[in-house]
Amino acid sequence: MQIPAAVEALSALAHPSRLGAFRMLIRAGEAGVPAGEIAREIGAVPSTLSTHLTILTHAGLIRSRREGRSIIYLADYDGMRDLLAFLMADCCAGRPEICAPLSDIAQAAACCAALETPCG
Amino acid sequence: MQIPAAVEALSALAHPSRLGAFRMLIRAGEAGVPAGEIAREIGAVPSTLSTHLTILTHAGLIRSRREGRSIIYLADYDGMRDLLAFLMADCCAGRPEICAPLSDIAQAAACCAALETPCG
DNA sequence: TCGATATTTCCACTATTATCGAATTATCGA
DNA sequence: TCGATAATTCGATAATAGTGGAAATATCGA
Repeated sequence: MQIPAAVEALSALAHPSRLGAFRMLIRAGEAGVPAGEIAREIGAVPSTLSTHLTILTHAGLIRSRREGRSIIYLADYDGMRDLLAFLMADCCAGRPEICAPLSDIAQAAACCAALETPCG
Repeated sequence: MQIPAAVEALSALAHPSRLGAFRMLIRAGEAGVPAGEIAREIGAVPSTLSTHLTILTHAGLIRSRREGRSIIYLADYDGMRDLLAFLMADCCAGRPEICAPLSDIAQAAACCAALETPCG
């Protein structure tokens, strides 16, 4: 991931409604959430929410599929992983000795338990 | 970290000059970088850069100390860790089965090698 | 086909953010 | 104390982003 793409992704998340929508979709998983339900939860009018969802989509953070009259949005985990990797790269690679605290994040998030090839 | 603080941090990073400055400071470590040198590297006039550094400071992502006539800026690793933890929390806690890819980030970033209490 | 539902696109308006020159503040060395 | 250097604050302007109503598009069930 390059700086422009990272800036686009960060900008997409840098809005209360969009961050809220994105977190909702992360939690929802593959099932996704229809646009209307997101709008209701977030408290946004349909047209505004649609704009927000477009921004998140262009940033590579969410995707969508049509299901009947609804359009189901889902988190794009690959896009999110790319962004996190980009943000973590300099911390860990550039200054390895300040990386330990970041590992705690992975632990706190129960990440290591899911590792196929455990650390070390 | 709450949504408003996360949005502030994300907004702070969602600008090419600010993201560039922040990454420079992450790499520079405790030594930090004087404002003027950041401006030169980023290619920004002093007043504009100063505005950017203020935004990053308010977001809790960098700090500064005066050294003679220079003001030395440094990354605030705690602030960055809080932001990353916030972004990762939903991915890992809410949907543990999609967390494995995120662990790869920690590995790719050589994080696990630095762990005092290795995963598992 | 028609009416209802779900969502997007378009458009105008408002609000926020970005930029940079000029003036100001702080520090240093002579 | 003075001139030079480093940086910030101020203020005006330019650029971008956010918002929501109205119209358009797509789908469904009758």
